[in-house]
Order: sequence, then structure tokens, then C-alpha cells
Amino acid sequence: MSSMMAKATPDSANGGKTERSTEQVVSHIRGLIERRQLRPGNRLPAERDLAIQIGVSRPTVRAGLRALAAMGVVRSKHGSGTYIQDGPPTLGTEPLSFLAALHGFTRDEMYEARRILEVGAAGVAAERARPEHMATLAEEVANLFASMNDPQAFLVHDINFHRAVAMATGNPIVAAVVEMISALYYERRRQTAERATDMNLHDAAEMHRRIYQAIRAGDSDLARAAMSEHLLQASAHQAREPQDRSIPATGANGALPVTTAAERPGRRRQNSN
Amino acid sequence: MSSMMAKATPDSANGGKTERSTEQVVSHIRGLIERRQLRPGNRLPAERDLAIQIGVSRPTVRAGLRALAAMGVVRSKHGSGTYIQDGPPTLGTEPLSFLAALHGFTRDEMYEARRILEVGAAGVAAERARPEHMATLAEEVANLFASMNDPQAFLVHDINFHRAVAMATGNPIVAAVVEMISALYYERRRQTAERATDMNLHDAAEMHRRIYQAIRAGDSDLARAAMSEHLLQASAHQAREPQDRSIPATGANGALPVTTAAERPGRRRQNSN
DNA sequence: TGGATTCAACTGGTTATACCTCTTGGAGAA
DNA sequence: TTCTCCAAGAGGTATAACCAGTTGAATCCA
Repeated sequence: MSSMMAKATPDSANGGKTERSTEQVVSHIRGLIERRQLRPGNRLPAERDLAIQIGVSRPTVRAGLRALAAMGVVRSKHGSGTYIQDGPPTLGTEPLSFLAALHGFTRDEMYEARRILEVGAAGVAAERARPEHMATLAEEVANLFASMNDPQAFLVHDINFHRAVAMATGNPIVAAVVEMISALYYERRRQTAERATDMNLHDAAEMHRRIYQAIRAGDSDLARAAMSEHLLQASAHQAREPQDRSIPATGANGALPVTTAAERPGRRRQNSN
Repeated sequence: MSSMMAKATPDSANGGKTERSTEQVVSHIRGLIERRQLRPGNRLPAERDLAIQIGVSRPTVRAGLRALAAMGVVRSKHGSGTYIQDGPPTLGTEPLSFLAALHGFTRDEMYEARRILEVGAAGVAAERARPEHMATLAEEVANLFASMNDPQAFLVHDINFHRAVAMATGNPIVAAVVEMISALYYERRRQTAERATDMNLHDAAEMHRRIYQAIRAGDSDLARAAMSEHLLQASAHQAREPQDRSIPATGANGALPVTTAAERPGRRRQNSN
């Protein structure tokens, strides 16, 4: 990779090493973004036009756009165009999901990661949350108490509450990371959520209420303590549930849509290796 | 991004459309990974073979592999094959970098995110760090003091120290997230590192030493406090440096120096900076 | 006129094919 | 045995054609 090559390539304006064509595409788009010529929600030029502008073929452009889509930077809409992702800053959730599948992250590790991150987030939220954040938090606490008979709905509001805490920090990086890890949590938890007992759910709802009150009171230390206790307790509760160690078969979904049954499509063949 | 699967289902109100061919490829690979038929370091079947196995064309296979590569799941080596990423669990750094470019994350937000995350990590590290972690931490502290006349080298050891703290938690998720955010920090910081004064570097080295000692002593609270103070101080120091904030034009590649050998993509697209 | 419909020209999605470069390992020469 | 060389096989790119949704303007009908 590091040997100098004297070969003549169509790309000479770029100093140094010949950049792979696909990476030219990514760099080109990145340049447009950095120069503020592309903003969230904007539509990119058509693939055929991009190919001409950049000087590569359309499949290469598509490869670059595919990579950007996998990173969550753009979003292609068939028949319409390719758009810069808008909405709140969000990291894709598949990468972490794949990482979990590859390295076999344990449930404890996941809860601990959440605790390390969200305890700090709760502390900052308590110092900084604004009225609209308080309202969202309060609403989700109410939703939690209202859905104690529906574990799946409870889970969604659980996620929503923690997302709201992250949002309340006002820090988009923290929000994005919390979102990413929460998606992993959701992905696993929704399979076994039915096993949660009513008492577990009541305790959990109560803990959320305490976190909310601490944030509302602006008590950073108390918010941290409550969040820490909540996550430790939730982890302990799940440790007592029957454990079916299966990794969710479907990709992640950061949008946390309503319940969606995942099903495997029939696969053709499997690798001989 | 969201990829619910549904083969011939004629769609519903939900976003669950018919799975695109490209996503079949991703699902296929994911299935192989989940069934442990593909492990880190393994080589995937050739693209042409995968195309036959999955029942799509080769460009489609390539599109799927491109997406997986962008997520850091696989790594293609020209002329050799495509391999499942090995080494320690790592999230790609481009997504966060793009997110920063798109939404204009501020330096303060970045430091705060690090503080929220790494303060908790330091606390856990103090409770759990093993001898080899201690050794790495001690070594990097020494390196920091030894490179106070070389801001770029100092920056590298700075990153290494924080990475070592994350590793000392024993939690791969935490390590991956810290790594991701550190990469963003490195990407920005290396452009302005030269402006740091000697006094700043000495203070920083001293703070790292205190963090190390707290971890070594197993004092979780002290480790947290020291880490928090360190990051607050570093943020304040940088706030006093001249600010030529522009988004790094070339960065994006996670070429954060890694001392653990293994792999080292020789990408270099260095402009006149 | 007004509104619903139709349809043509976009858009991205997929396939097929050919050729290139790079890697790798074995055949054959020294 | 060791080195050199090269061919098979891998990924990378280009071209061309076609498929399939989207969109909006032209059209048609009330």
C-alpha cells in the first residue's frame, strides 16, 4: 500500500497517491457537505450527473452512495433522488449491531455501557434541561405507568424516556451515542420483554419517575444516582429472566417504529466455507 | 437504513417494503455471521460465488459488501479477497465525522461528550483495571512527559492514554464508543495541536498522571473527579487558543494511530496542511 | 373552469459483460 | 534448494441496457 507508483492514472490533480474511484465519490460528497453546498434534506445530483461531474462511471458513483447510505449520511428514494439525511443527528445502528453479532457482546456489557454513558447524561440533563425536555420526560413517565400491562409498549416508552434524557443534555453527540446503544438494547429486549413481571415494570416505572424528579429538581447528583440505580436494577432483573441467547436476525432500526414482527426470508444456499 | 425483512409481503402501512436485492446480500452475510459460519478474520466467498449463492448479480453483491465495508464489518483487499474485520471491536469513525460536518458539532460539545463518557469509564476502570492495563497506562503517562516538546506526538499519546482507560473497563462497547469519539477529537486536534503551549502540555501530562494514579489506587471517585477535571481543563485551554474552526477537509478516514500493529491502511491524502 | 386522470421524463435499482489491476502461490529455471 | 516468473483468481471499474418507482405537467372529462 505504501509503495510509490508511477503509473499514469486519470486522477492527477490530487496530490500523492491515487485515490480509489469509489473514495473519490465519498470525498466529493464530503466536500460538498463541508462547503455547505449540501445541507440536510437537500437532494443530491442524479447519479448519472454525479458520474459526469466526478469523472467516474455510474456503478462507481452508486458504490460511493451506498457507502454513504450505510453510514447514514444520505438516503436514497427510488424514483425520486438521493437526499442528505435530515432530522436530528443520528448514527446508524447497524454497525453496533454487527459488532455485537461478531464479538458476542453480553447483556451485562450492554447495561454497563449504558450506565457509564447515561449516568453522566442524566447529570448534565439535570443541570441543563429546558421546559420542553421536562414535558417530554413527564409524558414518558406517565406513558410508562399507563402501559404496565403491555410490555412491548412499556419498552418503547422506556426507550423514549432515555432518549429524552439524552436530548435534555442538549448535546447532539451524546444523544446520537445514546440512541445507538439504545437501539441495540431495544433490538434485544423486545424479544424477551414479555417475560418481565408486572412488579419489574412497576419498579422500573417508579425508577424512571425518580430520575425525572431529580432532573426536574436540577439535582445532578441525585439524577446520576437514580439513573445508576435504575440501570443496575434493570440489569439484575433481566439476569433472573430465562436467557435465550440468540442474536436478533434482523437489522437494527433506529426509528423505533411500532411493533414489527421480524421474519427470515428463505435463503438460497449457505456458504461452503 | 431500516431494514425489516419481508419477502413477498406486499407491504403494509409500516416502512417494511419488499427487501431490496442489496439488502439480501447484507442479510445473507449477517446470517452467516450470526450462525458463526463467518468469524473475524475469515475470508468471504468470492464476489462471483456470493452472487450465485444469493441469486443476485455481482454488482449487487458488491453494493452490499460496500455497505458492510462502510460499517466496518468487512474489509476488501484487492486481489486477495474480502475478509471479516478482525482485531478489537471498533466502530467506524467516518459516520461521526460526517455527522459533525453536517451538523456542525462544536468543540465544547465534543469535550462534553467525552467527559460524560470517559468520566464513567475512568470510574469503572479504577474498579476493574488489570495489571496489563496499568502497565499501558503508566507507559503512556511516561510517553506524555517525554513528548512535551512535540505536540503531535503528545497528541498521539494523549489519545492512547484515553484509549487505554477505555480498554481498562474491560467493556468492548465502551471501548468502541470512546474510540469513535476520540477519533473525532484527534481529527480536529491534530490541526491545531502546534498551538498548545508548553505549560498546557505539562498540565495535561500531570492530569493524566493523576488519573492513572487514581485508577491504580482503585479509587473510583477520585478517578472520576480527575478525569472530569482534566477534560474541563483541556476544553478551557483550547478555548483560549485561536480558533480557525473549519471542518477538516481530508480527515474522515479513521487513521488514528494504533500501536497494536495488526492493520494499518496506508491511506494518506494529506493536503498542504 | 376545475378537478381528476394519464403518461412521459425523470429518478434510483438491477443485470450482464468485459476488461483492468493486484495478490498469491506454484511451476520451472538457476 | 532458492529464486524468478507468470497464470489463475480475487477485487475494481467501465459500459450499456433495462426495470421500477416518482413526479409533475399535459390532458381529458365533468
